[in-house]
This record gives sequence, structure tokens and C-alpha cells, in this order.
Amino acid sequence: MPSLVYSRKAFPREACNACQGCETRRMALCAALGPDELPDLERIMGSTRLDANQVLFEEGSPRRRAYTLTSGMVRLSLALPDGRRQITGFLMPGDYLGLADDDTYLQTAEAVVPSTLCSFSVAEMDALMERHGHLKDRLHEMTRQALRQARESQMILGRLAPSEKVASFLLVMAARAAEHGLADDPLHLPMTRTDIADYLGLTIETVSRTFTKLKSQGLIRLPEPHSVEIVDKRLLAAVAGIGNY
Amino acid sequence: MPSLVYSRKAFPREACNACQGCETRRMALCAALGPDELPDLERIMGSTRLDANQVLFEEGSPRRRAYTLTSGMVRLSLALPDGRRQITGFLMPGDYLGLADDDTYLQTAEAVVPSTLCSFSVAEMDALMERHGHLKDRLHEMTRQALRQARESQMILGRLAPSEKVASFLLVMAARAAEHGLADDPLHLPMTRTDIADYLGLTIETVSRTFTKLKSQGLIRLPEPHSVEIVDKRLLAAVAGIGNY
DNA sequence: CGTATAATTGAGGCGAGTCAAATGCCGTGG
DNA sequence: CCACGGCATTTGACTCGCCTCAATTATACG
Repeated sequence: MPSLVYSRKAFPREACNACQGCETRRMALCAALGPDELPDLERIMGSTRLDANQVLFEEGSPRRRAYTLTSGMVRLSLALPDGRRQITGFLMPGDYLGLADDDTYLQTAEAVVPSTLCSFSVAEMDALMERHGHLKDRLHEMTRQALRQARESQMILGRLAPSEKVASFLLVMAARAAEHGLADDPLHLPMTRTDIADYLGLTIETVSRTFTKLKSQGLIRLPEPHSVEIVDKRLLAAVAGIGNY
Repeated sequence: MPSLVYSRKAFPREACNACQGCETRRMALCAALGPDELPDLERIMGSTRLDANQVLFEEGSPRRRAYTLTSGMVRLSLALPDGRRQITGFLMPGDYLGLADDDTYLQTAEAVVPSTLCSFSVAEMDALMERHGHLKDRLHEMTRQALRQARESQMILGRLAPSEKVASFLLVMAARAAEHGLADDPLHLPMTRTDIADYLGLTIETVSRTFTKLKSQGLIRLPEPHSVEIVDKRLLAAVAGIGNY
């Protein structure tokens, strides 16, 4: 159950403002800035640390800050009054929080594992983007990328069978881990089965049974619940019902 | 079955270049341009007419032109090798085609009913956007709006029961019709049951049965298959499982 | 009026969800 | 070091509802 403790501590800027040498910069919004422009960003930048399951912001609350995830993983979710939940995406280092939101957050953001983020006042970031057109362009491109992911997700949610959903989930996560230069053998899945279920529109039991089935078919190995070794990517893609990925 | 006949005729520019008096301009990309800037747009603008079910472009084909829908309705869809289909959205006048696509179209676009569109060469539109920053901003805002819709769709596909799906679909379509200043009583739904099913992740039989059920519950009336009168919006929202919309 | 397509309705099976229990995994505290 | 408690995961049994298959009705078009 997500902790509601808002004890996120802002720590000294020095701890994180080495944008020059920042590993995740190439994936992030700030990739649009040259070395000479980085100080402009660092000037308005803060840092945030989140414990596992800590809430960063909640659906419906006023939006004052935007974020870039620098380490860890964040889940974005929508909730229904009766408690049902849809996770719309898992964010990885470099991803931006606040692509679609306007004056209020439209989704809830929670850390999956301990995470760190750069944070910006929305007003100051808007002003900075007016001064650096490349930033605006980069944000637009990231929004387009998010839209492509959401469309793919619509297909997965609406038209794939449970095994196909889980198989494509594994392939997508593996591809994204590779993009981020993370070791993907075995693939580390930090989120819980409940998270995966709420992302794929299934129940945790169905997710668990599907993992077991894929394992018994020899397509994956499960050394531990959060580690998945993809044995046969080709066959897994066939199960996913798609040639892509 | 969608016609594959590519007989879309470009007709004289005069027929559609009265951008000044264009009804759908306020909804469209070109709302960002002042009266003095419109000629710049008209100079690179073409027109396209589509018959019902005619394909405008197909998933995977090279992308050379972008479009703004000016009348009618277009469906965007993704397909699986085995023929399964997910409709990601229904476009209404003012909507832009090509928000997320790059050098190839990622989705298939087909007319639901006879439709007209303004068309632009991607290269020329890109150039125009460099000259008019407001255009770029407007396109970004439209991309953000599309992302919000896609997120809502993820929730609907992943976590709502069939009756809830159909109920929210009706409410969303009614709200969008109202935005566009279209009469929404009775609400006209030009798309087929198959389209609705492929949009909501259901079968046509389930969609049809759900309509019948909502009718027998007195929440809607169905004077004809493509006309829906929402009798009790409050109750329908309750069925949708949500307070919003 | 006749045909083709769309929509509705019906009957039945299967599979994902529900409910329930068991197992495994950690971290805490005795 | 071990016992305990909480939580995540797995597994089992069963139900119900959506999908499948099929037939009928309605609608549009020639």
C-alpha cells in the first residue's frame, strides 16, 4: 500500500547539479541544452528523493512542479472512486513527469522503488522554455513519444489475450531497459504483480498464472519473482501476437 | 469493409481556402494563426474528400502529408497480423492527423462517413511552423490533449466493465459533440457497432446487448441504431462508474 | 422487389475473475 | 539465532459473464 507520508526531503543542490556529467541527461528533457546552457537549468532546479511507494503527487492536486526522473522507477496511475486503478505507465530515468497535465495533476505518481528526481517550478520551466526553443521542441517530441506508447497500450489493453499481454509487457520492458543501457539479462522488474495487473488490465492471479505458464513452456525463467530471464525472445514475440518490438 | 480505392480527388483550392470564414478553424491547428497569417497557410494547403470507409493512409506507409479534418469523421486504428483491430480514436472536425507519426504512419486512418480534409506536405508544414511559433505551440497543445484522451482510454479499456465502457463512450461522444457545437439530442453516432466494439475492446454482440440493456433500463432511447438519446445523463454517469465527464 | 450488409437476439462453452488457502520471503523482536 | 508477523506471490476450486457460433431481423441500396 502506497505510503502517504510526504517526507520527501529537498537536499542541497550541489548533490545533483552536475548536469554536465549526468548519466541520464541523454534520455531526458535537458538533452536539448548545450553545455553552455545547462547553468540556466541548474539555476531553477531542485532535487527530490522518494522512498519506495512514496507518493510524489496525487491526481487532482494543484500542479506547481514538474520533474525528471533520474534514478529508480515511478508509476503513473488513474483511480476510480471504488478503488479500481489503471496504471498508465512506468517511468524510467530520463522520463518527464507532467507531459499532459495542466494546472492540476491528472494522474498520481508514486515511486516503485527508491528514486531520485530533478524538480522544477512549472512557471520557471515555462519561462526557460520560452528562452530556449530547443527545450520546447524536445518536450514536444517527448510528448509525441508518450502518445505513441499510450496508443500501443490501448492495443494491448483492448485486443490482446492475457498471455499476449504479459508477453508483450516483458518484451517492452526489456526493450526499454536496453534503451536505458541497463543490464537486461536477467530482466529486473521492480514493480509488484499488482502493478503489472493494474497496467495490463488483469488480476494479480491471472498475471501470476501467466508467468507460471510461460515458465513451464520454457519461454522464460523466474529465478526470483522480480527477475525474468527471457529464454526465447522469438517465441515470446510469437506469443505476444506481434512481430514488432 | 473499408474500401481500398484510393480515388480521393483533390479539388480546386478555391473550394476550401476561405479559411477566414471556416467554421472549424477555432477547433483546429490554424486557430493559432491571425487573419494576416492565414494566407501563408492557404498557400501550402490542399483539399481532400473521402467517401465512407475510404482509406486515407495505412499503418506503415511513408508519411508525406498531414491533415486537418474539416467535416465528417475519421477513425484511427492499429491492426494485428491476424486481423484484430484496435481503434484508438474517432476524429471530429478540427482534429489533426499526424500528431505522433514520424516518417511513417503508425496508424490507419479511414473515413467513417463522407469527409473533407485540408492537407499539407509535412515538409512545408514543418517549415511553416518554424516561421510561426504559435503554430508549433498549438500543435504541442493538441498533442497533449490527444495524450489526455489516450490515458482516459487506457482506463476505460483496462478497468471498466462492458456496461461502464459503453456508458462512458456515450458520455464522451456527447461531450465532444457539444464542444463541436453539434446538436446532441439525439446524439448521432455515425460509426458502426463493429467500430464501437473495436474502440472499447469488446465484441459487436456485447456492444449491441449493452445498448439494449441500457435502453430497457430507461437510460437511453434508440430511435435508430445510429441515434442515441441520453434520457438520464446523471444515471448514465453512475453506470459509467465515474463522476467526471 | 431482391440482395447484401448491419444489427439484434439466442444458446452454450470456456476462461478470466472471485474467493480462499498455502507457500515463500523479509524484517522485527524475542 | 530463531520465532513470529506481515506482505507478496503462488496455487486451487468454482462461478459467472463475455465470447463464440448461429439464426433472425432490420436497413440500405440497386
